[in-house]
Amino acid sequence: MNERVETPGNGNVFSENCPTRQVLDRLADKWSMLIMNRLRTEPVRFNQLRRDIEGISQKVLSQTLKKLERDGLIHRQVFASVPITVEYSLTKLGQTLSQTIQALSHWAEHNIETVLAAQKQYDNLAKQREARLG
Amino acid sequence: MNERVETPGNGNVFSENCPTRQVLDRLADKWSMLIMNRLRTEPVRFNQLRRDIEGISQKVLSQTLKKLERDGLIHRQVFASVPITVEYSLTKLGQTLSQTIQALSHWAEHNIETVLAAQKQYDNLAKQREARLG
DNA sequence: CGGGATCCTCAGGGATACTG
DNA sequence: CAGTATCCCTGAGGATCCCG
Repeated sequence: MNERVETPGNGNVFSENCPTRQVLDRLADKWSMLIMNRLRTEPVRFNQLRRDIEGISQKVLSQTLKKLERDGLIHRQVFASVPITVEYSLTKLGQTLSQTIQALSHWAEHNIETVLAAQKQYDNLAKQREARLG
Repeated sequence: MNERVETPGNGNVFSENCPTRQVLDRLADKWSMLIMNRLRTEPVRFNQLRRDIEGISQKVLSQTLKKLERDGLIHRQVFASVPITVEYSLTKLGQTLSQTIQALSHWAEHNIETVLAAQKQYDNLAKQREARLG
């Protein structure tokens, strides 16, 4: 465990190589969290994922899965059936992460309306200001 | 374009307009969560943020802050000092979100070593396989 | 100090075709 | 079914200059 140096009362600084940055750099893309979230309850096969994660392309799905597997977050199991079958599931490590991702998902469900309302209000105010300036 | 009809029922499907997707689309970039996290403990000024969030450009910081403000997650307060001072802080809504982001940050700190180890192992296995075929 | 406006790049990611 | 291989393009984001 390497203790991070945090300036006492002053909030932490986000140096390029702090753990949060490293993890966020891998998770903060369009799809990783969605995939993790989809795998949370059960193993899922490739094309099932492709169908469930609406809008993802086959290439990006493949890439992202490989990345997540490399990070030790998901497990890839091949069944020598005909035709071949591949199941993706969360590892123990991935399960712990999926907890916090699920929290984010819950936050989203509970607060999306508030966010959308805030956007509308912001846009209205912006429009008014615009009109005033001509 | 391709209007997918969502199959009702089994499991949760991630349609393009589900709340999780909408929120993730706004948060899942390189900087939003880091900024939210930096603002968690105290209001911070523009250039202070720029210095603390290592590597972010002025333009992107500005863009991201505006986006977060539009979403009702952060508040922008201007002080008519000379020269001008601007403080960014979390709104109530932003505070609730920052909780779960902090959870992600904690996960990162606790598990980054495991992730890095998994990567090494994955790369080694890949290299071995490559050698066997080469 | 806190940005806005421009220009430019480079990689994320879409579309399509092919394979074991 | 579960991917790989290419081609291509858009847009996130960096660099730079400017301004109240």
